[in-house]
Amino acid sequence: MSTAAPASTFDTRTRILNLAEELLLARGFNAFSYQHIAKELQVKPAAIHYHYPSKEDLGTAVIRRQLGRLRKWRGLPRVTELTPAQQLEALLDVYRQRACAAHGPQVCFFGALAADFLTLPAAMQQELRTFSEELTQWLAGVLAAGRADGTLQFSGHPFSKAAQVLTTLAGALQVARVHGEGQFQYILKQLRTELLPAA
Amino acid sequence: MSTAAPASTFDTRTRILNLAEELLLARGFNAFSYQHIAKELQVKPAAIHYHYPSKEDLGTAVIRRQLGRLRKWRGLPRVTELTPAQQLEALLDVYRQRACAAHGPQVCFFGALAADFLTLPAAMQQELRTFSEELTQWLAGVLAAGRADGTLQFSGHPFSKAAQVLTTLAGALQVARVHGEGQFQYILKQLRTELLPAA
DNA sequence: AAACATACTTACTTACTAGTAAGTAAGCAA
DNA sequence: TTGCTTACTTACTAGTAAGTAAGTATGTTT
Repeated sequence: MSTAAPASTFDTRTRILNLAEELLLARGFNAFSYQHIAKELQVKPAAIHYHYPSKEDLGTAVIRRQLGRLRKWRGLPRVTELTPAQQLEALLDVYRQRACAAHGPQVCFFGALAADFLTLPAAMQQELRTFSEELTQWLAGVLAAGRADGTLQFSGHPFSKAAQVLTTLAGALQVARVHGEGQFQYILKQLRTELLPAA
Repeated sequence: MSTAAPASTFDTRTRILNLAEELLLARGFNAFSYQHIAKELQVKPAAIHYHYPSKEDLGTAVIRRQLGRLRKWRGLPRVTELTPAQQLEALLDVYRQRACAAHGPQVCFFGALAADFLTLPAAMQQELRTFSEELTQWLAGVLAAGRADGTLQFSGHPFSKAAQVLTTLAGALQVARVHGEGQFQYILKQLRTELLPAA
C-alpha cells in the first residue's frame, strides 16, 4: 500500500511528491512548507510552485496518489487470493511497517490529515473522505467474509467494526509517536486476539 | 472532565486559555496564532504575550489545566462511587459530549496534539505524555475492577485494553470531523457492546 | 536556424508569524 | 501625592508563509 523509495532516482516532480508525503505524515499539513521541500531537494521554492502551483494542489496530489495505491493494492492477486483473515493481517502489516519506519513512526494518512481537517482546503477534505470511505468499505467486506467462513469473529455490523478497527489503527500510530512503538504493539495485539478466534 | 463556559464572564487570562483550548482542539497547535485569539477577544496580540509570554507557555498551560481537570474528575465522589461499568460509561459520555459540541465536533486533547507531536515544544510533549499515561492508568484500573466483578468483559491485559479503548475514542472524534457524528456513534456502540456483557 | 516547450532561477509581493520594547491609563498602598 | 503594580496598547523586528512574474539554460521539434 506504500513503499518508501530512494528519492534521488525519480524526477523532481515525483521527488517533491515523495517528500511532501513524508513531511505531511511527520508534521501535518500546516507544519510543512515549500521551503522545507525546496531545501531538501536543493532547488528553489518557486520550482515546487512550477510543478504544484498551490499547496492545495500538492496536498490533493499526495492523497490522490495514496488512493490510487489503495485501489491497486486491494486488487492485487497476492491480496485478492488471500483468505479474509490473511487480508486483515496484510492490512495490519501495512500499519506495522509504518510504526517501525526508519525515520520514526509515521501516522497514517487519515490520522495525519483528520487532525488538521478543519483547516484543509475543500478539495483535500473531499479526497480524504473518499479515501477513508473506500478503505472502510473494503475492510467491511473482508470482515463480513471472514465472519461468514468462521475465520474472523466480532459482534455488530461489519461496517461499524471496520470503522472501529481503522480508527484504532489510525490512533495507534499516533500513540506510537507519543509513547513509542511498544504501546502500538499492545494495541495491535489486542486487536488481533479479539478478531481472530483463539487457536 | 471538561466544561465549556461562557467566556465573557472570566478575566482575560482565563478567556485566553479557554479560546486557546478551543482553537487547539479545532485547528491543532500549528494552525492557530496569537492573532486569532487577540481578534476574538478584542485585544492586541501583545496582550496575549503579556499573560503567556510564548506559545509554548500557552500550550503547556492548556494541557496542564486539562490534566488538573482529569485528576479532579476521577477523584470526584460522583465518579469514585460509581461501579466500574458506570465509570466507563461516564468516560464515554465525556467523548460523546465532545462529538456533539455546538461548534462542530472537537477532537480530544490527545488526538489533537498527537498529530502535531513532532512539531511541539519539548515541554508540551512531556505534559502530553503525562496526561495520556494518567488517563490510561485510570481506565486500566476501571477495566480491571470491572472484569473482576463480572460487569465488564474483555481479553488481554487491562492496560492494553485501556490503551486500545482510548486510542479508539481519540480516533473516533477525528472520524466524526471527517464523516460526521453518525460514524462516531457506530464506533462507540461497537465499543460498548464489546465491553458490556450482553444483557 | 528558428520556434517552442520543459524545468527551472531570480527577484519580488503581500500577508502573517512569534516575539519585544517602550509607553500608558487605572487602581491600590504607603 | 508619590510610587508601584496590573493590564494592557503602540510600534516595532526579524523571520517565514504562499504565491507570482519575468528571465534563462537546455533540449526538442520543424
